[in-house]
Amino acid sequence: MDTPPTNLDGQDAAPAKKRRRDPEASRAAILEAARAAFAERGYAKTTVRDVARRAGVTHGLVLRHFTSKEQLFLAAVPSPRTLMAEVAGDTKSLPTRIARSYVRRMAESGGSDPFVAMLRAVASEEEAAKRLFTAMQQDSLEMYRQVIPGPELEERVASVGAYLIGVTFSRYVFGNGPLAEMSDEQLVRHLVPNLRGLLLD
Amino acid sequence: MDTPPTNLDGQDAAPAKKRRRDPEASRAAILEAARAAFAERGYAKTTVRDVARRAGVTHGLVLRHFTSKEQLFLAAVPSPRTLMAEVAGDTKSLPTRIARSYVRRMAESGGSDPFVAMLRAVASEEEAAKRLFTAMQQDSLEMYRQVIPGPELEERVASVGAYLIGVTFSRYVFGNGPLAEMSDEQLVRHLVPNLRGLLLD
DNA sequence: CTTTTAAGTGACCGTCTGGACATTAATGAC
DNA sequence: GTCATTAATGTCCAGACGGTCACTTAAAAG
Repeated sequence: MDTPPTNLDGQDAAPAKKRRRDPEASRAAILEAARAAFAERGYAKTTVRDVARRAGVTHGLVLRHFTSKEQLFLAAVPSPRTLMAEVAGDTKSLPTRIARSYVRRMAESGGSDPFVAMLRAVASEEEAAKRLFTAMQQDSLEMYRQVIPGPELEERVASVGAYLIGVTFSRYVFGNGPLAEMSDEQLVRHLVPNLRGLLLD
Repeated sequence: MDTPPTNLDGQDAAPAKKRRRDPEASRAAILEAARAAFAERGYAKTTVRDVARRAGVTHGLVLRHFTSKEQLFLAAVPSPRTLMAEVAGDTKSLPTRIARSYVRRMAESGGSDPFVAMLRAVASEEEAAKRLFTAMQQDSLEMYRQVIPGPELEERVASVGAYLIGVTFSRYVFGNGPLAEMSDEQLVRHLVPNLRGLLLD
């Protein structure tokens, strides 16, 4: 009895489509699949086999083209096209242009933006983290409710929360940039007017 | 020839110290080890065996006490003591109190804060992400340099970057809260004054 | 002392991972 | 046509993971 090929990988790859030879198309398909996979599930949780399945090839081919998972990631994530492509113009309308550019970029990429992909890793399937985060937001909202005047309280608190998330990221997680280099006292002096602006108009 | 026990796990656990029986001490040691490990490497990259090794016990004991890795995480990460314990007071000095409270909390926890632990997961050992992030910051700084007046340009750009990171997190990653519920147009209207405040004083 | 209880251990399991590599087959050169 | 090249496949592997469990052993109860 001869052993028939059993395909231990379980990757039947893709469709009925007759696959003709086309290395560049394969490469492109793999890259696109990798972008989507990394954006959805983050680096750690994305497997080479996931990418291969999405691209309709075997995981062997993925590694053949990109040597390793990390090199695949580096190739897939587009070089950070500057967040603001169109800052040129007068200073007065600069904030508006930044906001528009940011929103448009996020809308266009539909979640596969490398920026989002990077951040997404933390959230993927980690329900505990999600609960933690929402609880924090809720808590601080309650606390502020009787202290802060004016309308749009929720939105302002959310903005403060977002700002502090970003500061934490820069200073305590990534640990570089101006925010990371300040002393605690400097940081406080820097935060105060910004928090005032976000919270009290 | 009898097969000697080979210890396939490779966990020699801890030290020469004579370990007396003390379940509560073990529990506490495991929890502390878990806190440190999760804060340093994030959830996904922390293994039960890592925690056990740090605590000087076997991974079997860790799971005996906490049943599963997820339950260990939930037990180790302290409940989110509200980010601002001391918001009570007059509105005028509120931003100062928030800033001080935030900075103190971060300084005290020394990186093992659950907030940081949560965010850290994304960065742990993912050099690619780190490079991406710094490149983005650098890029936008260059772009702003000739457009924006005034001193402390680096710090202001960093603040804008931080703010947008946080907004992205809330809106596109976690997807809840006011920032996630706005339409794109609403978001732009909300961002503009905030960006103006952060960038142009 | 003996018996009982529970803390702690370590071998084991099924599964999955990134990676290696021999094999197969489609293509272009001659 | 034949041959060399190489894209693509699928099998294999060593290691690590979370989790289980039979067992050992220290301590408390009688």
